[in-house]
Amino acid sequence: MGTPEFAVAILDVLVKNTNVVLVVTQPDKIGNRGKISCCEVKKYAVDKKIEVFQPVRIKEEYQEILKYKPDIIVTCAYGQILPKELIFAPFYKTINVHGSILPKYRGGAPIQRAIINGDDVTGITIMKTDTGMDNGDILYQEKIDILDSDTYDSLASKMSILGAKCLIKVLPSIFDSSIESRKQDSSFVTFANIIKKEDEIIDFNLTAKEVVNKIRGLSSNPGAYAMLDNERVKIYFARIGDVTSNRCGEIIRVGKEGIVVAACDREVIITDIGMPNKKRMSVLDMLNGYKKDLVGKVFNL
RNA sequence: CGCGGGAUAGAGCAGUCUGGUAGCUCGUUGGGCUCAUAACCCAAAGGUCAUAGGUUCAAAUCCUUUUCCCGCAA
Repeated sequence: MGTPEFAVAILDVLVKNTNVVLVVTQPDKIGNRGKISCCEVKKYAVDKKIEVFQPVRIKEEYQEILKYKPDIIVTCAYGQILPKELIFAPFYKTINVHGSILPKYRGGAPIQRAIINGDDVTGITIMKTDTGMDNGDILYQEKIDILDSDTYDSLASKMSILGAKCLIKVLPSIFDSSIESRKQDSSFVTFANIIKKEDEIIDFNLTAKEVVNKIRGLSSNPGAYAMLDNERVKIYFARIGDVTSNRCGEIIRVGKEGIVVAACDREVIITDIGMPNKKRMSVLDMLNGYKKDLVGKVFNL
């Protein structure tokens, strides 16, 4: 059971190593700009001709899943809380693949929060699913470094592969019951709340490091943004400059290196941008067609 | 049929209102200058103006069709 791109590699490894009888995922989104969009996991499942079930409310429709008599349920970023009648029904119960070193970053956006908070390491946890939010016993963990060049996209894709590797390592010992689990240390629990609209705006009154981390953690979807001339400009990638500056939000200069904006301590150099109604492009490309002078303008909240 | 923006050279854009030779900035290629260069100078290549139809002597431009892309709202 899973939904986004992150879960596809996990599903892929299951399909290749086990007998996947049913894929459960979130319902298709309807009416999005007149189109029906379905999630990455469903696309994969349809491509592999595996049965797909998309309950609107899993709490009410879980019995449909039990008809398939699963030996084990594996979840990964599914997006709904599972009822205990479902979690504990399979012989090997239910396990979850989570994108952090639990008990740190329980919740829906662990990868984004790790980057935004400036962590230099995160990882994958394979755990028993329990009735609470990511609070089950830990079966296996593996760490991964967060590089300065990582964005949410690049880190999620690496972690997705790592998650699949971890899962394959753990499955045999679950099936022969040799695996040991340990409880999460409740004194170290933190939460990674899902990204809300107000989390996406960039505050240039913070330090350059904080600004850049937010940009990286949200790139490329949904993307961090700042307001310029009352319009929403998305910023997909930026790096910390060497020069000290405290003119929070002001555009200092513009050139081949990028758009240079001041934070509260240093400059931030923007290199990938999305202008209003435009798609993502490099600043170099954007400046080629942009006629107005940007220097001196200020990004505000 | 949720609201709005868009499709013009490899990239980013102007031109559309007011129909009349296809433009700009970059990139690419060739040449020049230089101890040298990502710098500067010169030149060249590269577009069926998204699709289909209509109006017109003449359509990137005006009218209608279809497709695709993007932002917002959900």
